[in-house]
Amino acid sequence: MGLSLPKFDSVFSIDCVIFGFDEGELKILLIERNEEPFKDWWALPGYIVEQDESIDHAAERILYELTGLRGIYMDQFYTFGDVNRHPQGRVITVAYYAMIRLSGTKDLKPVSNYASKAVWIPVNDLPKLAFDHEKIFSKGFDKIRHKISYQPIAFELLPEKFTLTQLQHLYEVILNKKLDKRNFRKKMLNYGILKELDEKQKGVSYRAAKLYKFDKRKYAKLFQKEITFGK
Amino acid sequence: MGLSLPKFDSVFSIDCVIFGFDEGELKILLIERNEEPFKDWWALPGYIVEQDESIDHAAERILYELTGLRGIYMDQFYTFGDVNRHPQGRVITVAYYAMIRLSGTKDLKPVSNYASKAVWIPVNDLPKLAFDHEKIFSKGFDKIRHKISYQPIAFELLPEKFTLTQLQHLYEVILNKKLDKRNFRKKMLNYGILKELDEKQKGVSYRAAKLYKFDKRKYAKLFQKEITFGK
DNA sequence: ATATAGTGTGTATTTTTTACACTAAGTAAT
DNA sequence: ATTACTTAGTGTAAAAAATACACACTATAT
Repeated sequence: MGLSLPKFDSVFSIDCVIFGFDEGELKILLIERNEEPFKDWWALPGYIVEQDESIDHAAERILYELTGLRGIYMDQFYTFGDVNRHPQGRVITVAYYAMIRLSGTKDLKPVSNYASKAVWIPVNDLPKLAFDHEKIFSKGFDKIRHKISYQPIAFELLPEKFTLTQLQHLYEVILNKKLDKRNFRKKMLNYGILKELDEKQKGVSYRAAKLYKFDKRKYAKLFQKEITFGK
Repeated sequence: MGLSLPKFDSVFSIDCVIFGFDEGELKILLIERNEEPFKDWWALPGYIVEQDESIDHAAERILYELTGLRGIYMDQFYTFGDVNRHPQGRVITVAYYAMIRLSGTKDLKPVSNYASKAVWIPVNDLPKLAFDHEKIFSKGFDKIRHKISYQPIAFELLPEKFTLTQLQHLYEVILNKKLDKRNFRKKMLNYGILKELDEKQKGVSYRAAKLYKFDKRKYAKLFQKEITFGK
């Protein structure tokens, strides 16, 4: 594979691990590659950084070009720099992650033709991926798992209005662990970053649950406390 | 500055933030640059990654060449990729950090001549640094401050045998906060990762304190618990 | 009316965190 | 040897946080 491809020297690239939560499942965004090497393989959305753009900007642009998703704010989490990660030359890739709510965003359409399609795939059901993308995904997953345990970032994945049960399920999926309902609720409500709404869930064939909203202002305060080591 | 210097396209580099603890002060390792741009400025040890070496390997090699320190294990913490961070061209740098004990290692001697010298400088007394190295240092400092609050990594900075008071001082310096002696001791000893020795401190002009050693095996166990979110 | 499926709630126990001050031990000077 | 000095070393009570645990309620569907 790739033997007849042109060689190049050193390239920076970006790869994105974009998490979404849908139908009780944690998913990530994958593209089907439309270019050698690994043509027709599944891969993380990723491409080469231009000469004159910052890597943060490149991340946003590349995600847009490959998936049609615009203005997604991502955080960098690790840089992969093994010598032979790309068959055509030296590619060091900076990996970014984001957690987004994928309610209205069913319309994934690659804008460039490096990708033939972009889809959401459950993390528990991933296909084989191009390059070292499995390693990248796995480190990204570790990252959010770690992060969620000291910052309540899970809201970014939920719709604007959500039930406590949905929130709990999300934690359970990310932490891969059952949580106790009463303790979970007590803890979450105690943080004081949830606003109870007057609305209820609709369209369920059982007792409808209360809806909650995430209170950004209070969250910002809590967030500052992140690092704690008492007196 | 740098106007008459050659231009290049894209380069990967490594920069290292190496922490040490000495005489009650937290220090980092700086070099004096012996090359344009920023010749004669203070800078973090850093240089260009070779075509055929992994970035982890590059980090180790570069640190050795610039400071004479060998086989220091470092962790990557962030990649800086703004367009204009280097006057001569596009340089994306992967920043690494390490915490080391600097007892016997007073003999810093650059091996390459990119650096004219390498010295330990207290973090509270840093000079102006080349490039965006102040930003890099500051992010590295944030990193260890965060890390120390969930992993007892402070031992790496102390001599093999240390007193509890020394350990506490180190925490205080990193967290920039006074800690309560009794509570600190209780907590540390409860972790069960310290081994009390039969020795005492020597050469002090007051009551000598007991010496402790760090128990690597027990530490490894504790470390696994890192992520916690109860039932 | 009844079955079903998920919602919503309280308390007792244990563990962890916090606040707080004095005596003990060794050294140095006289 | 006495004294002054400096740091080591220790315990307890109170508050806060984490854990374990089970049943009645409510909306819908039939």
